[in-house]
Amino acid sequence: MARHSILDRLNDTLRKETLEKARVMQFPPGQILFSAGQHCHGLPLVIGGRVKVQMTGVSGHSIVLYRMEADDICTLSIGCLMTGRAYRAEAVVEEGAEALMIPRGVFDRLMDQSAGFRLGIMESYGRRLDDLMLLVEEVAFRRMDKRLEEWLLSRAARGPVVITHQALAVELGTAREVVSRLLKELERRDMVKLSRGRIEVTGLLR
Amino acid sequence: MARHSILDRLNDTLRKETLEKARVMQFPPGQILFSAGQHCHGLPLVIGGRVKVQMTGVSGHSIVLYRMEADDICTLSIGCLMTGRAYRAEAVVEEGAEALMIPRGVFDRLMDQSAGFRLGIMESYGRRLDDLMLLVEEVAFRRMDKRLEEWLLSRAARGPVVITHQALAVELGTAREVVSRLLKELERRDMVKLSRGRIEVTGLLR
DNA sequence: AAGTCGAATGTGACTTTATCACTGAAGTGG
DNA sequence: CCACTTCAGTGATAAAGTCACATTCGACTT
Repeated sequence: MARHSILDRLNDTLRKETLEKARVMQFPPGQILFSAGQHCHGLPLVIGGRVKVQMTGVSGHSIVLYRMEADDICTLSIGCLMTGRAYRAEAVVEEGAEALMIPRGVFDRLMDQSAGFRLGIMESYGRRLDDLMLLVEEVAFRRMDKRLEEWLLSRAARGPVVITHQALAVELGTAREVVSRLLKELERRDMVKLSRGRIEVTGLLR
Repeated sequence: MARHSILDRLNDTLRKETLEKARVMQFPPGQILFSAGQHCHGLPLVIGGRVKVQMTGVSGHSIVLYRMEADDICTLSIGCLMTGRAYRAEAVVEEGAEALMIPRGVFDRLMDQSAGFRLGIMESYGRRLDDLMLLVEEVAFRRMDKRLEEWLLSRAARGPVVITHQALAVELGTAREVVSRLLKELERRDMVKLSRGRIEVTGLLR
């Protein structure tokens, strides 16, 4: 069990009850937690690993909306659980994840009886809202070349970035060709070295 | 006081206490409820009217994120209140609005003691998340001409749409020139009639 | 070691959208 | 009626998206 979990905010009784009624599940990388059109079967509280949430437009293009990490509750699932609507997005495990699947009854009870849990949930919601607002601004107003450079820099700290142009296009919500061309241009300017499925950042400065 | 308010979900004691400690405020059209950089001074629960929430990028361009109507709580304010961060967006009254300004203490108490209130809050959050996800998809993948036509159709039911090209550009998150050109093209195709600050939809079909 | 095949990448041609720098037209208040 | 501000129109150019196809890489087979 992870440290600093939102579950630590529960008192012993509630925590015990929760751990009894909720299942801890392991998800290998690549596993789909849920996909668009599906209905919600329980509330995932991410304990470890990383899960990306992405959505696909009618055009068939996808974009990564945000990521969930330790201590994040899946706010999308809350919405779907409450209203009975289907998911609009898809959640894919990136780094082998561990999550606690909380049944609705237990969630309601925790919301009712633990101020700490409530606060955790509200914080999670706040982060999501913030992430999405920032994303709207990015997509609507910022230039793709700058966004690409920024994305690369944010991942380049520990060695070469292992990702295909297609996947990178989904990260940025653009087309693969656009990414390929921008990367080629960066390579011409000696800012990156490209090889199949791999980008080495050599000369990008923040 | 509006019917079907989230306040109806409170029991008499809580409602009475809330109405004592929270102020009902009136806001005329055009009034700024809060703007980017400001800090939160209480939680607006919209009772009537309409408030649009928009954000401005570093480029200086703005985009409308979503609208709040009766029974919506300002989820952005919850986030700012909880974390102490400043607002990232701006809220502008469109139709003269009435809102209940709830102090933090009262909000916490309502969340603690009323399951109905909690549900209302979660629903509000769910709507916001949904709105923003849809918006991301729109902005990232849909064509501007289609989005413009759709926007016009959604407003054209009751007579001509009174809006400037600039304001319409903010609705769609694009530049004024783009809106002007697309509208001119629609006019050439006899789908709209244009005059200063006014667009009459004549031949657009869904 | 050579051949095969699918995934990944490269690229030209063209369209759509964004940006910049203006011009002109329409209302508004003196 | 005139000055002024706000709103709208437009050409030139750059950035980004789309479509269609060519090429290359690497893993796996034989």
